[in-house]
Amino acid sequence: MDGRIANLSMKLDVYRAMSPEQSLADCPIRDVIQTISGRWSSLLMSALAERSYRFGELRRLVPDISQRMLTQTLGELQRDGYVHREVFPTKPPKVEYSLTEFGRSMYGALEHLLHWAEVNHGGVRQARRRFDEAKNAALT
Amino acid sequence: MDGRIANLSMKLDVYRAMSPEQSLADCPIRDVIQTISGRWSSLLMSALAERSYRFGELRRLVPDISQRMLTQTLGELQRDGYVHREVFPTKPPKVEYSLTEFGRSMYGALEHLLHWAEVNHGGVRQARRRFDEAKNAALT
DNA sequence: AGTGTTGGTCTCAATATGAGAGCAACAATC
DNA sequence: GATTGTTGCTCTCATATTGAGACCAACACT
Repeated sequence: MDGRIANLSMKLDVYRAMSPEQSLADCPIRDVIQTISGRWSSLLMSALAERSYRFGELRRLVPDISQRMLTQTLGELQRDGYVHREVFPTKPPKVEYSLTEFGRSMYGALEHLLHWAEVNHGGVRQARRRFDEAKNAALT
Repeated sequence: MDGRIANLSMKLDVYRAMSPEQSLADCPIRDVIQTISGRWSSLLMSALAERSYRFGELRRLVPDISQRMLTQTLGELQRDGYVHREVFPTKPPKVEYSLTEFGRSMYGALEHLLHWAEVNHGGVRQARRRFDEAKNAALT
């Protein structure tokens, strides 16, 4: 990976969008990023990018998510327009979740970050080890 | 923006990396993403991508972050190798934070998502409005 | 009748975050 | 020389947010 930033015209301007010289507190990007950066959001987006899933399937696919957070996160992703929820009134009920076109568009951008994480998790682990060792050494 | 996914060979495989057919609970990508997707991480990365900042400068730049979370988030970003922290032993002390090359590399991937958010925050707001209206209508 | 499956919600404990005070060591001001 | 201000933190305590698990209705299967 190279360390260059693709488009230098962005940078912090990205976060300042629409409110030049103003505080970053009410920045619209933060509002959008907040949902995406939820603890389970990228994982569920990643799953749904592969194919549609039922509620219970997602639950089994992500073993350590609580049912409560699965419901809630899917609800947020649906509200922001990334996920489509379709109820089939069978008994027992069947609810299918899938990505919308908008969601696929967003995933196209998120994917870069996930891919970077996949390639570089070794580097992160190494950095953590170094940091923790330096900290312990300082305590001597 | 088009809705296509750039590289179909990834998808969920990204999250399954290193543990095929296994649960997603101990996926290394989740470990890496967790820090990046912290509430303040992308905002601080975005600021530091522009230039180096001192602690107090970041505090003023992001008015609604608590000092506690600023310290903590910068510490996590440093531990994962994205941020360099340099202390100048002046009185009063001066601490400068900057991106490492590794951090710039990560920001190169994160940037796509931030840019998407900038371009599409209108769409998200619209989706939310529609969702909330449909919900209210259902309560009639 | 009993057991299991479905997608939820509700309650309550654990955890994470925010608001604000306190702190040591000086510099500048009055 | 006493006050005031600055720095980058850390500590405490109130408030969100999240997790663990019970409970639910409506059926199918044994």
